[in-house]
Amino acid sequence: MHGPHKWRHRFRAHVSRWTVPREVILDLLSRTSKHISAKEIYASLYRMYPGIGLTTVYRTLDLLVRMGLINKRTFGDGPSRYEFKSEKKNEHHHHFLCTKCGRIIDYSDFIDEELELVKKTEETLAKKHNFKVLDHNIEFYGLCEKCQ
Amino acid sequence: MHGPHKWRHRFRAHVSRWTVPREVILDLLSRTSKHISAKEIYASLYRMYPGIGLTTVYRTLDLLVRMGLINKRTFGDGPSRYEFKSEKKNEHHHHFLCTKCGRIIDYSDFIDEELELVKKTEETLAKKHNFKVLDHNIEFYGLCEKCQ
DNA sequence: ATATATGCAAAGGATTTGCACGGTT
DNA sequence: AACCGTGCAAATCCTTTGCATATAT
Repeated sequence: MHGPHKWRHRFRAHVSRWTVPREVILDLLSRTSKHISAKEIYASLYRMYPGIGLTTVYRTLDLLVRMGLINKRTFGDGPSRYEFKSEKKNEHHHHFLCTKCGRIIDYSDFIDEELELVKKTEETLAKKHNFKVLDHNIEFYGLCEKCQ
Repeated sequence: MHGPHKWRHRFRAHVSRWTVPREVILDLLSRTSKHISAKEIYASLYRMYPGIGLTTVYRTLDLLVRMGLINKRTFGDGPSRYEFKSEKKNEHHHHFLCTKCGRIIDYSDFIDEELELVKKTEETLAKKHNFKVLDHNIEFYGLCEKCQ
């Protein structure tokens, strides 16, 4: 019972309860543009909600992934990072990672061409190996401005 | 002192010593087509070389990556996986991962188109953000034949 | 009321580090 | 001989699990 919220009904449909930690975590994610780790979420929330444990953060993230509200990603080593799924279709983007400082930059150039490539590949994989492609990921590695 | 080996000189050039664990691990990798984890390497070698510790496997893999002989990859969760870099240029490939059973399938269709896309993106990133692109990775997720 | 969610502590898995010893150059 | 590499154990980091308690429905 924490007021109406635009995601509340989705929890209901998912046979999951609408709790403070879930509301707060989802809210933070929806307002965060970058990829964020479980520990970062925990730390961000700590001042306002010191009662929310890291375990709950992990469990909530898991749930949100299963509900399809967020994406889970792993960049090289380091912890898994989570990102809110944008409702806007054209916010699709890919990543560039600096292998030296770890910086992650989103870019969305050539999305059209990428999608075309993706489509072709999907078709081929489907025919050749009988796979069902559901998602894809394209990333570039190299050195950012500062690290060259 | 373990006989001549085609990689021995590269170790010398790298100011690194040519030891039994290094030779054996590199040999195994060069004969393995799939992505293999540190623990799997350790286990494979255990019967023949029970003296080689897991720590050495990790340190050797690290060295081989720095030498540019192998690639390190992380697929979703799970341990890092390593793959010998093929000398043949046209063995470049990408991956399809089954999100249910974890199976990884290599494919090399549309490599030409992918390379073109990569090239374009590299140029744009270089101009726009002053990045130096060194590598890339494209992967698809979905369900394999058995898991659909 | 009842099933689900939470927090804490402990366990787990992957990888790294400290250190004395052993092997390569 | 000098220095680098190795193995073992212990330490770390991220994530999951067990369990008693709190909370949403």
